[in-house]
Amino acid sequence: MFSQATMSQPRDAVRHFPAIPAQAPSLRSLFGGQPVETFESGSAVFWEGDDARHVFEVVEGVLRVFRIMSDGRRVITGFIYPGDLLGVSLKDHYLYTAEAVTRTKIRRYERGRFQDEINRSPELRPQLFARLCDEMAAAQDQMILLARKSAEERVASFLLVIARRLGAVQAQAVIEIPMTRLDMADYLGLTIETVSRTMTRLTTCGVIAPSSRHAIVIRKLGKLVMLAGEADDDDNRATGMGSVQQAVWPN
Amino acid sequence: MFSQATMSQPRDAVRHFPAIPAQAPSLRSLFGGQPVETFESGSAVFWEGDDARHVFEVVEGVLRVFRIMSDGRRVITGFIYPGDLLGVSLKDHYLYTAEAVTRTKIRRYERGRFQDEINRSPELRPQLFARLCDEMAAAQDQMILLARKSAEERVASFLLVIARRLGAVQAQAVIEIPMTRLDMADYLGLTIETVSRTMTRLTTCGVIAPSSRHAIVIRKLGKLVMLAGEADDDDNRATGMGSVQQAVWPN
DNA sequence: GGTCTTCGTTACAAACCGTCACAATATCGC
DNA sequence: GCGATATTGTGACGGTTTGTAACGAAGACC
Repeated sequence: MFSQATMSQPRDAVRHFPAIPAQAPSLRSLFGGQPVETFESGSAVFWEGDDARHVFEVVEGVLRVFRIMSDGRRVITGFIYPGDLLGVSLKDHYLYTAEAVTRTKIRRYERGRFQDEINRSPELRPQLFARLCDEMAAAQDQMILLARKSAEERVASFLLVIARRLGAVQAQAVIEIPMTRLDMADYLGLTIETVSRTMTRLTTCGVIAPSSRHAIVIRKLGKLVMLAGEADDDDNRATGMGSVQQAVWPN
Repeated sequence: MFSQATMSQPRDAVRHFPAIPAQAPSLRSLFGGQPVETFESGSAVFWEGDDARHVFEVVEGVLRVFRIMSDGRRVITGFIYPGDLLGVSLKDHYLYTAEAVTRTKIRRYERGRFQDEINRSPELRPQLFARLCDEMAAAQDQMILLARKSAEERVASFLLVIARRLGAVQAQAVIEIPMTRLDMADYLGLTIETVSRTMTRLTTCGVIAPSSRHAIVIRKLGKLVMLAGEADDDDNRATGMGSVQQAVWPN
């Protein structure tokens, strides 16, 4: 819960307050003093059902957050990128598993202390709320994707979100896709074959071009935005970032 | 955002602190002083894109919260029941439309004042966090439903969630379904015909029995839980309620 | 360098759900 | 009460996605 800022715009709260000196409290500085831990690709930071003892900040690498249905079906609810928080939950057990997609470096903070800090600090609270807000917005976007978008729209949307996440929304930029096709499928509610076929079709149409196994180039950004559906909305967000209020929950 | 406690368990935060006297601050008492407004069935409380000026508490009735894709496809992201909050967002514009399914009574609170109250009150903050947490959990359940569940599993899950929402999870209870088949379809990522056919099939199997157009009786609860998939999880939650920490974000 | 394993691609048949059509029923207004 | 309208139910058909399988490519390991 409140784990991933599930691939919204890069919205590091700090950048909204450029005038504030560096020593102002921020979520980033909160974790700054903690030691960095490394997780190898494929290893879990925690499992669904574990006691929720810590909150994490991702320093480097990418994680997948997922749940497994009783019959084995896996649903990835989000991917976590550097700067995102993980495990910010009010539940006493994690509701999902978090697993490293690539080699990942994180800092952890004991949950009780984290809550104390948030409670004490009028600067940190709005930052945390903004994170949760972005995460909720991302969850809604995902619901729209899963409820009504076609396979092609889903893949196109995914590539766009990834590109924005990397700050590389202009055409011809190389987009790293660290996750496997199976990860993408379980995130997009498709099968691995459908993902593969759709990527191939996008390549055939000249919209994207494979760069390596885990990277592509966006050749026709406009067309990709069109194929993603939700054209207006995505188009706006392609340029700038979201519209998080800055003076909200002030102080 | 943070609008709906999208049909989780009935989790009025007050009930977790039975020892605390009635005058303790609570989200409910916060809205208590506000006048009640009535919205007729089909009318909108606010529209996607409106300036987000108010936060609402639903007193009576049911609302649907939805977004419309550029080509007209509608996705309902949640239904709002009495006791739920609506419009608790950090964005300066509402990201979705909220519309009355039935005649609905609400209280509204000016956004800035609401934020001030939350910020000032160490009692209210954990309550609001708990709501957001439940909403996020509901969003994840919905992602699982949309990503991997079959039509039958979706309808069965929906009926169960509705039943829990009404506190009527035992068999033979009459479950009111105020929304139309189209609402259900747009919430479950299906078409109206599929919803209709699936309801008919559940009736034929003796799992449910129609009571009226907008109400059913659950005849075989166990079988309905099985058909909903996610058997373990749902089974647990069928009995009790969630596991929101009580002493979290204390004070 | 060679072998093994994992991952990705492609083809074909099958299933599920959506689309279209129309009938039946409920709801609302007069 | 009665008709008009909206909502719901049911069928036949078709399309998109899935499932199964085989093949090819990339990386791991010795």
